[in-house]
Amino acid sequence: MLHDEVVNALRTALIDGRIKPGERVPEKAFCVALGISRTPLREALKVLAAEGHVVLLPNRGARAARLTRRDLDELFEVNGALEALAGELAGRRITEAGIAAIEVLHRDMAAAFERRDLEGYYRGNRAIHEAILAAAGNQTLEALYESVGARIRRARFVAPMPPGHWEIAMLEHDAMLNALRRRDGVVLSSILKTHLKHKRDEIERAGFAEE
Amino acid sequence: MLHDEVVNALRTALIDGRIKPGERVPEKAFCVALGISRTPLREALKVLAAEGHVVLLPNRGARAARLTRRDLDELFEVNGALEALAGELAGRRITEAGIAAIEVLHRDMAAAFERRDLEGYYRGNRAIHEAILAAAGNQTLEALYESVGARIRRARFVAPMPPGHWEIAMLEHDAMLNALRRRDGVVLSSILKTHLKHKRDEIERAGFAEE
DNA sequence: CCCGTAAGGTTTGCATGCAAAATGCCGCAA
DNA sequence: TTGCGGCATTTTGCATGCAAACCTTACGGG
Repeated sequence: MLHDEVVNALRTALIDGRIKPGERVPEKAFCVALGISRTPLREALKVLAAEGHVVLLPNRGARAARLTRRDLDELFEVNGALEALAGELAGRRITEAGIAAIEVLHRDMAAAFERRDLEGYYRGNRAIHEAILAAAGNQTLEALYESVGARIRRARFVAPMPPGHWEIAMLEHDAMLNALRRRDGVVLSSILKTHLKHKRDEIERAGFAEE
Repeated sequence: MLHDEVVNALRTALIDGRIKPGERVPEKAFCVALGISRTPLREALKVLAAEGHVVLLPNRGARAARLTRRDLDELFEVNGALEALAGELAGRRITEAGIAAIEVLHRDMAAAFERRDLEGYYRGNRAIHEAILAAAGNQTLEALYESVGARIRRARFVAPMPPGHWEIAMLEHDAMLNALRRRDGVVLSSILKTHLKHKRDEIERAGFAEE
């Protein structure tokens, strides 16, 4: 399946910044880079445009989408609503096995926290959030969350976490796990909202790479 | 802009049921029907696949996506979360002009209700919901809502509204308008949730065209 | 010197062509 | 009659070709 691979390759390149916001995506150059012809590349660009990762200017090709502060605000608002819904649903639907799996992820993340491994912490953090989304038992929601998350991840942040915030985030995660154990979707939902709000404040303080 | 028009033409055909769920979408036939070549059609199909309106089977072409009851449940859950967020945001952000505009739509819809014009009522209903979404001042949210709504609209329902339900829906709309006037996003949000839940129950009772 | 403009090259948008995969059809045998 | 295998046709996936739109650059007029 050549076509899917092209979409994934480009999307990954866009998300982790190998193609920078605002940068042009000339067809020919990427064709030779990927060793394909223009047809599948163009199809991939159309899909990525529908996903919001690139913008297509008629007769002027594709550019990696610029992420304004406003876009980021909007994405965080939507992300919050999706995560809140996921929390609520997960509270109702998560299985014992699901809770156990998240407990494992939680311990891994806590271990990363203990050894001040920020990279590992972020990975674990994301894994837990995705596990909660999966536990919500709604694939449409999961796909949308993934899509919104991917757009957010395109924003690169410049400042490190201020002291104390990491600890707070960990405490919030402890609270999440407790709520999950009690299957309390309402509380889980509100913790997730708070958690995201803090992340949002973080970015507000840090400023992000664009602008 | 040929490409966009093809996407829109196909999407419309899918949403209002001219292309039925599960039906194949052979490239050649649609090329001659639309008077274009296969390239732009294929690009359009990829986009529609990304939007969830068609599914692409490798080497076996495109089919109009089937909407299972489960898909519908999932879409309603997501729709509810998006609408609830919109209600909350609209309460904070709507302008006087925005409220006035919705009051006009509301009166139109009420008039359709009075003359038992179900078609007109549905149109007005949808216009109000979209106006609330617009008033939320979040274009990302608006686009997602539109996308989810489009997928829901592909489900065709078979039974008419039971007596009394229409009246209840109207009362809920009155309550929405009141909440908006008071800029009470929390209440608006919860009314929207209830309203959608009733719509959902409706469909549960009616059964939908698939299956 | 600066601005407008026109020619050249480049890039995009769509059409077409070709090979591989899939579908359907027919005959054959159990 | 029913099930199976092989061939022809259709359909899909990608590459390529061609015309139109765009960008660059260089030239001439003001």
